[in-house]
Amino acid sequence: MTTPPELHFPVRLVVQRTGLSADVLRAWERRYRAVVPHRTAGGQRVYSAADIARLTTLARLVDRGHSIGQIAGASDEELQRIVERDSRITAPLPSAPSVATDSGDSLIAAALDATDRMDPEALERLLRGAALRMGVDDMIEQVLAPLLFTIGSLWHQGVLRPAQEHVATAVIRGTLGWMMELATPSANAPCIVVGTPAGQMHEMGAMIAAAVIASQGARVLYLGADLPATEIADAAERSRAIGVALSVVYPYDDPHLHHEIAILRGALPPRVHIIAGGAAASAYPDAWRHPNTTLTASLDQLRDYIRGLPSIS
Amino acid sequence: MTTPPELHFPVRLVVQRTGLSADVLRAWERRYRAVVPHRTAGGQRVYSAADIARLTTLARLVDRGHSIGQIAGASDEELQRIVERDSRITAPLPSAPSVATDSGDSLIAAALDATDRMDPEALERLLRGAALRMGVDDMIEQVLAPLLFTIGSLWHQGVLRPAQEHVATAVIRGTLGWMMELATPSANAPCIVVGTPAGQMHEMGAMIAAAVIASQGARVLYLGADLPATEIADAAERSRAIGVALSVVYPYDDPHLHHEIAILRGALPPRVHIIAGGAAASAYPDAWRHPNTTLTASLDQLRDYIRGLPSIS
DNA sequence: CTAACATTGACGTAACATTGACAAAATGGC
DNA sequence: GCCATTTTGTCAATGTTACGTCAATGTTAG
Repeated sequence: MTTPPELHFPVRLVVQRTGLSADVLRAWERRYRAVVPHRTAGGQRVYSAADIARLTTLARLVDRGHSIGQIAGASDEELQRIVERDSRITAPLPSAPSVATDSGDSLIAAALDATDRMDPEALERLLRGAALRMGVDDMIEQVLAPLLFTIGSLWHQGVLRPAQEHVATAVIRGTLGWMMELATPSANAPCIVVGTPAGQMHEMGAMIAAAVIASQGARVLYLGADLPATEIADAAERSRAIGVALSVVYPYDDPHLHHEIAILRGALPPRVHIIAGGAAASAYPDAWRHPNTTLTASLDQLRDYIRGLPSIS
Repeated sequence: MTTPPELHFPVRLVVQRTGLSADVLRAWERRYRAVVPHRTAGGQRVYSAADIARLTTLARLVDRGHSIGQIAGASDEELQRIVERDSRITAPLPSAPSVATDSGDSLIAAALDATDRMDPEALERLLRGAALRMGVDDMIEQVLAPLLFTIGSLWHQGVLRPAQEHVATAVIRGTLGWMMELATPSANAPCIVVGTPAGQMHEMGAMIAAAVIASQGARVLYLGADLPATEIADAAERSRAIGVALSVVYPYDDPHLHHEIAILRGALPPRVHIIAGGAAASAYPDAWRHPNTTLTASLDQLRDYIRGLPSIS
């Protein structure tokens, strides 16, 4: 690419971005020369963009079970080959083993505080930092989902003002989009359509599902909320999707939903999976009684289901 | 690029525009020659608009974790590249930039094609590339706004399927958020609240306004759609905003809107500006007949108005 | 004359580097 | 399955660097 030295990144940025601790960074350099950053006149490390890319790849591979000693010496091309070789269904993002102590509650409290102060920047920093530190999956499960729930109930109780709820929602929506970008869709990854069926106006559940699915390495075609079955089916066909994920949050008693799902099931090829989830999904047990149609009761189940899909045929 | 050509800015203006202290300004100049302003006959510093732009960029990067010593020497283009590359996570996959279309109509055509093919990645690449190449302002005006309009009318005509419109909307929304991040200023830039009043459900106009305003260097508190006047006022107070920008797109005849605006005007301090815009805003001429309340008929006008605001007082 | 600005030199602190060591986990031979 | 060995993340102690801030003193602008 470019030979002119575009070296710019201090350690703290590399830490923030790779999810690796500064100690690990130095250890990998000292013991395996995984990367050899330049130094300032004073001796401080200055990483290049290529260094960060390499470290990110290494971190992901280590996360997936490779040992750093084995892969640290590999060339960039070799690394790329390794990544592609064992990414039939890809594994999650770089993530340090999330420390149980700092997880969850304190972060949620801080997020609620930022929401209360109407400080979108702080909230965004918090959420993105958490995602990088504990991994997208854990972050969604332990922070984002409970946070959304809490915001929702505080809003119903009138403790949170509508404007605060709006700001928080906008930030969370942006963060979810960012997390979907984070996931690198491998070249020929399977595609999954995500959205909510007609009548379902709540979008957040679908966005969360999209992020979870993307973090598993699948390509996601995100449709948003409130689409008729024929539209969803058409989108799935055009994108040659192998699955359709539907979020059903509210209401619990839409008489049309069964019909919508039946139409969708009929319009889709039998091989295309339908995966339902969301708070209200279990209120429609009959809707999911079709071949190749599944109700997932938790994000964990959703993730497992996605992992179990045959990659490509 | 429409910057006032050769204006001279004294230190105190630079301080409040960049959020950097005078000490830092001088230190950066002395130690790294980050900028080298002209001097008056007596030796006092006189900064150019370009100097301020450069300092703002540097401040933003430092705010994000870069070391001033490493980036202070970079050329303007190099800085821009860092900002750009910095915004997306450094992913290992290079992915060729491919389509190098010229500005304007061909871009819109390509975007519509991507929408038709339901290829969100391509659409996103197109839009972001355009923003980087032609600048956020021009891109919004020449590509995004007409594109949204076209998509809207194609959708009404039934040429575009709802699913396609949804996908395009999701991508455009994400791109607008990304552009706002690109521009996010640091520190104590003036804050402007953006949203739509109660009854106005269309969010896109507000997002466009938010991006335009952010690209002028203001901080934006984005509230989203459909908020009562009291909420907007409260948000403005908490964030100590100097202005409130409202998008009014549809409907053209909401009897409550006048009242809402009157309430908002009454609840806000007189010094806080109200700036209205959007396709339907001119349908409510009386609503904007208040002191310090303005109707802008185009994005250009909006931009000019924002530029004319007193930074901080 | 006063407030704002310039210059020089210095200081304090948070972030970073280095070395050495330790313990948990993985590995491997039996 | 058990024990020896290697691997690897983390930490503590100690020294260094980067950089924002400040004080003292002189100068300019209005």
